[in-house]
Formats: sequence, C-alpha cells, structure tokens
Amino acid sequence: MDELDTEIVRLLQTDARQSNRELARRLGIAPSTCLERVRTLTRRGVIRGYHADINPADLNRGVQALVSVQIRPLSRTVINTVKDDVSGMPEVISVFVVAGGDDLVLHVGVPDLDRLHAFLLDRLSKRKEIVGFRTSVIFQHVHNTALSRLET
Amino acid sequence: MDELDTEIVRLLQTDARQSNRELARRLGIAPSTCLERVRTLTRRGVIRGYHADINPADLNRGVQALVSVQIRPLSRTVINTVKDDVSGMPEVISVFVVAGGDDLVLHVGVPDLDRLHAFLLDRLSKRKEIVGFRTSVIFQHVHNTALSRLET
DNA sequence: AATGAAAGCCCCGCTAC
DNA sequence: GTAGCGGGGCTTTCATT
Repeated sequence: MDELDTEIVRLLQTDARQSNRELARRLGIAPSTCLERVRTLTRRGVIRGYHADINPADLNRGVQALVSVQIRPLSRTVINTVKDDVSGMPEVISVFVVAGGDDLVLHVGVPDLDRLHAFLLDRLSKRKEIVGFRTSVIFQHVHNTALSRLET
Repeated sequence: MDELDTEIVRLLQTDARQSNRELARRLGIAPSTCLERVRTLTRRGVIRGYHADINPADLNRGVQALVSVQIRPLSRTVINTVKDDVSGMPEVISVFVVAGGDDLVLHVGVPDLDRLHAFLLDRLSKRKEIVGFRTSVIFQHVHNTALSRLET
C-alpha cells in the first residue's frame, strides 16, 4: 500500500464504475500499470468488491432504525447463532457485534412503522436468547464514501 | 421500478463493475435495453453511485466503534451543526441522526484504541453541545450487500 | 514495477422493425 | 423493447526496459 495504491482505492471508492483508462489518466500512469495495481489490490483483499448505492426508499426501506440488542447467555455460540440468524433476515441491512451494555446492534430498514413494529415483536422477541432491545428510529444517515487512510 | 429494474439494482449491488453486456446477458434482455434502464434508474436517483468496498484494516481502521451521543440544547440547528461537524472528521465512517435516548450515533474507525480514546476526548468532548456519549467497541460487522426490495 | 503497441472486445449512437 | 451495424474507445496481454 504505497501512495499510488491509496489514491487508487480513494478514486474507486468515489466512483467504482470509471474505466481503467480514466483511472490511469487521473493518476498519471499507464493503463496497463493501473490494471495490474488494481488486480494486485483485489488479490490481496484490499479491494473487497464493488457495490451500487441504491436509494433505500426505492427498496421500500423508507423507515430505518438502530436496534440495540441484549443476549443471554453471553456465549460465543449463542452470539454467533443469533448474529447469523438476524443477518439473514431481509429487513436487516447490517449487524454489529459489540462490547458494552449491548451485545448486538442491528441496522434495519422497512417500508413503514407497522413493519418495524412487526419486525421487533414477531422476529426479535420470538428468540429466547434475546432478553431485551432498544430501538432508535433513524432520521438521517450520512455516509463517508471516500474514506482516507489514517496515519498510524 | 418493475421486476426487471429490481433485478438490475440487485445485480449491480452485488457487482457494480460488470459490463452492461454481462448485465444484459444475465437478465436475458438486449444490451441497449439494459443500458437505457440503467440510465433511467440513475437519472431518477434510484442508483445513487458506485463504490469500491475497501478492507477497513488497510485504511488503518482496525478498531471501530459505535458512539451514542447526547446533545443539548436539542434544536434543529444545533443537531445539524454537530452532525455536519462530526461527519467531516476523518475518523467518522457514518453518522446516524436518531430519535430515542440518543441524538446521534457515530460509526468511527481508527488505527488503535489510543486513537479511539483521543478521538473521544480531544474531538467529541471539546464540543460544548455534546453533553454525553457512550462507546461500544465493534467486534464484527456483517453487511448485507444485496438488499432485496421489500413488499409493501 | 512500468511501459507502449497491438489484438480483440465493448460501448453507444444510429437505424429499422 | 429488439436487432444489427460501425466508429471509436477501452481492456488486456506481452515483449521490453
């Protein structure tokens, strides 16, 4: 990861669909060099994939929330089971396994508040390992789509 | 947003860099039709962009946390000011504006725990409007990168 | 590790249906 | 929405440095 690699990933974070030629032009290097760099970054696992950013409203996820979940008993297997279970639910956008007062934090997206209520009561409450949760409805979500590499 | 559009956005969420030809082949439609669909989806704001997914460790963000923040006074302008301020900090990956016991939830990523501590004390605590926060260190983060469209 | 040339493929506007 | 065509641009490989 030299400075050229850092710049490549920054540009690809901003626009993943720009052509290799365009990318090379912006970096001031030959397209073949650029292509080789990108392939190496992909092979090393630095670049994990390329994803379209879709407006949540158009996926019927106009209502989103963060749900902090408490789990008991607190064992590795129980946490993993619950995590795998909830991460497979269609309403769940992402799952954080955390330390602190909570054990999991779920980012969920649904069409309306009724569906949020139904998700909490019919899906989460059904699991005996989930002994409590707290829901924070999301008004806004701003995402940094061009993360810089921090100095160590 | 008919079923073809839904399938297009699903495929582009999974791999944003596949060619229009490849996309059309998978959908069983003509490339020209596919290109026109993608352009319309982009123009309508359904497709908001394309982003490379970079391994956080390679951006020196091996330590991540969710920070729940309380703000006072609770006015629109104060919340917006704090939100804009923190979303510009390099450590901040995303910011949720929420309802409930908390006012903001920050997803932050830093190289190590010392830097997390420094972020909390030197950056957050300096703001008088931030009257309290609670930090949950993240052990794992699983993301759903192919969100389906929910039925209404 | 980087380059430039060359072959092949893809994009995309155009046309007609 | 589909199909075919063609110019121009892009991708990718490879010999060379």
